[in-house]
Formats: sequence, structure tokens, C-alpha cells
Amino acid sequence: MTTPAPKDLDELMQRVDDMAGLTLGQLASHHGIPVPENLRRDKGWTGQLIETHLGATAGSKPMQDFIHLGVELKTIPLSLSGSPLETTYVCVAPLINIQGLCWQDSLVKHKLQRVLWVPIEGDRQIPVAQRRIGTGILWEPNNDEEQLLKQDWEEIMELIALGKVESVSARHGDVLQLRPKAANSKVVTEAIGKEGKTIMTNPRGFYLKTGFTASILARAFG
DNA sequence: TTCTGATCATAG
DNA sequence: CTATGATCAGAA
Repeated sequence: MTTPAPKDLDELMQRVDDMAGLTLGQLASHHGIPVPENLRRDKGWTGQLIETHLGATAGSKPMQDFIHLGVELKTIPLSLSGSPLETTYVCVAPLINIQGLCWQDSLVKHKLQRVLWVPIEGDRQIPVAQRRIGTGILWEPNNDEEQLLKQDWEEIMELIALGKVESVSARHGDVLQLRPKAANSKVVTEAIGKEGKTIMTNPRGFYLKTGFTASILARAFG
């Protein structure tokens, strides 16, 4: 059961509203998809399920979600008290050939220009099949939010450009952080090292901290 | 309890 | 390996 791509924003949001309030189990059975016991070996399962229902690019290829609508889809796991449980992965961080790269041209800015957030109960006490899907919200960063993102991005990218990528921890940045992003710690990629030499290091990705996503949801739901 | 660093599955 | 989708789980 695959859903065709939505033709416009109204159709997309209609589908979002249709699934609000359902459990993951209900949505999965509707699409004939088995529900895993837990997400330990299926970390991307929830995101894939929502993509299937909304008609995003069929579960394979490098994803562009709803490229024709300029929308990026993100699911966000919520605790019982309604706050985000996890940081939100944005994209990989470029570690080489970054001279002259500015915020306006960055992957982070482009990915976050317009995001469809779908909150989902994520407390580990709740069986996956019984977790409920919330009301999706379409978000675009306001000036304050973009400035916060831009500042953190520029600070982190400067350190990478200076060959200090291995000294950047998840503690850098207020709303955006740099963390490992790979199958495991043995995976390496090229990066800039001391004195401009090329080194091999663990790939990194940009993540939105939970406080930032929490404020986005707060702004949407009042 | 929260956060950071590590990890899982899949496709090309 | 890169990139998609993220959560796990031990340390702090």
C-alpha cells in the first residue's frame, strides 16, 4: 500500500490530519507493515511509516521528501510530559572543501527552510504499536530561530575549517550540535586536521537540540 | 535523569 | 563510503 505523492500542500496537510490520533500499530496495519517489538534494530521505522502514509519518496533513494513542495518531513519522539526525547538529525556536516561555504548555501539552512514536524509518543514504556501520532505542524524558522541556527553553524564550521573537528563536542552550540553520524565508530571519512593536513575521522552530523524543537512545538501549540 | 558519543537498517 | 531514516545506552 503506497500512497502517491501529494499534489499540493493542502493535500499533504489533509493526510497529516487524517492520521493524527491513530496509533503506529493502526497506521502500520493499514499499510500492511509489521510492527517491530522495539526500535533498537529499527531506528528509522517510525519515520519510514509516516513517509509511506504521506506519500514521500518511496523508502529508498537519497531522500528529498516533498521536494516539489519544499517540505522536509521529521518525526519527533515525545515523552509522556510532551517534551522531545531525542535530538533531531538534520544532515551530515561537510568536513572538507568548505572554504567559502556560508550559511546561506549550507545544507542545514536548506533542510530547515520548511519542516513538517510530526510528534509521536516515544516513551519506551509504551509499546511501539500503541504509540499515538500527534498533530503535524508545518514550521518555518522565524528571524530569531534562524539567527540562533546561523550562529551555531558558523561557530562549528569555523572550528572544522581550522582543523579542530576532533575537538568539537556535542556541547558546542546552543540549538545546533555536532555529533557522530555513522554505522559505528570505525567508519571514517576525510577531514581537515592540524596545519591543514587531511586526516581520517568519524563522520559527523548536525542535530537540533531538544530545547530548540521543544520551543518550536510550543510556538505551534501555544 | 539528562546528555553525549555510539550504533542499527537499508539503498546506491 | 555516503546518505536516508533516527534511537540506544552508558557516562556524567
